[in-house]
Amino acid sequence: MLRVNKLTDYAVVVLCDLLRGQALRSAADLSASSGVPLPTVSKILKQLTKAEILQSVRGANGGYGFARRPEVISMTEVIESLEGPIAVTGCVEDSGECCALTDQCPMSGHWNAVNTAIRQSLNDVRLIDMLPESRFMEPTDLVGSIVARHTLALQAQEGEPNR
Amino acid sequence: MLRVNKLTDYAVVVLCDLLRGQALRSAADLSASSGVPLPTVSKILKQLTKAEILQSVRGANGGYGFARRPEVISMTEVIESLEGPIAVTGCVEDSGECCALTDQCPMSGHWNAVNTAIRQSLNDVRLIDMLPESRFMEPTDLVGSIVARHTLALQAQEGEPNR
DNA sequence: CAGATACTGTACTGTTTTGGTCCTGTATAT
DNA sequence: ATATACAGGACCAAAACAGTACAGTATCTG
Repeated sequence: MLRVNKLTDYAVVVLCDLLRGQALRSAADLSASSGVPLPTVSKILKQLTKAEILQSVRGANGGYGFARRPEVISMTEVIESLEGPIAVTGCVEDSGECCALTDQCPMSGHWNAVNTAIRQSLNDVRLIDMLPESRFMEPTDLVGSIVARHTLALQAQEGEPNR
Repeated sequence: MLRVNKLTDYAVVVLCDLLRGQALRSAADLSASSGVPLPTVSKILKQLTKAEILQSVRGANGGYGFARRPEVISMTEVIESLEGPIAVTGCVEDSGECCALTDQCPMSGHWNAVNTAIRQSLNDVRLIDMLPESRFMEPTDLVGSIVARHTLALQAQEGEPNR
């Protein structure tokens, strides 16, 4: 199914919430406004901070804010920060520990074609594209076209409801 | 990590094996030549048949073969046949139920941009691209030996839960 | 027709992964 | 000094997955 896990899904919810205010927000605050339980939000925020997508301020009146301008944050980064490197199988070229015979295992290189293709396409989707009514409207209508194509694709795959 | 499950990985190994001869091969035969246990191979082949990537012939001297010319089979099809539709989250537009945060989760539909981007890129990767050589029918046993090595690699990573 | 071969469908089980929670520790503002 | 808020790690129940098993059906061979 190639799905991301729930934490990543929640992360987008929380990040979008943070995107609206862009002030320093505490985990408790974000939990309240997003509906995601505090311990879970907390876990997500910690990981996003570690990935340098967010930055944190400790102590009273502390909280989380973006470490960079949100416009430059890609979904690749968000996903990878919560799920590790995008690697469709364990057998990838630069995974030192998985496959001792890496250089003798040509199959791995070919899954990498898939990995790269996915990474590439995810680089074109930015965090702000996930915002429902994007105030950060792009100059190019890339998002619009992607969504349009999506609709066609979904119609084509009808018949097997995903979970 | 956005990974496919092991069955899909095995499926590619088995399909590549089948690509070599393109004759009718029994599940037992494919199991022997790929090293993947028979019940597992069997399970995979059944699913690929259901997805009309392969076709089956019952009875003595029966087996599996491609239902279409392998050149036109995309990785999207292979992956979706084993893992269901490519849907990064359960929260897609035509999914009957949404997440628990329905009222507070207004961007569920926007994951579809990601889904579509991934689908699109996977459509450009064909099954035959997973073969070490782009010419997919050599009389040599090249593929067989490669698959054998791949299998060894898979066994070698046992107990080491790579990502 | 009988027997052997080989796919079909489903159900079961042990293991792994994930989701979610909790606790202890550290940093900072007032 | 105290309250606030993040950091890091440990833990457990629930879900998903990998792998197996078995009864059933179709088809070939002799």
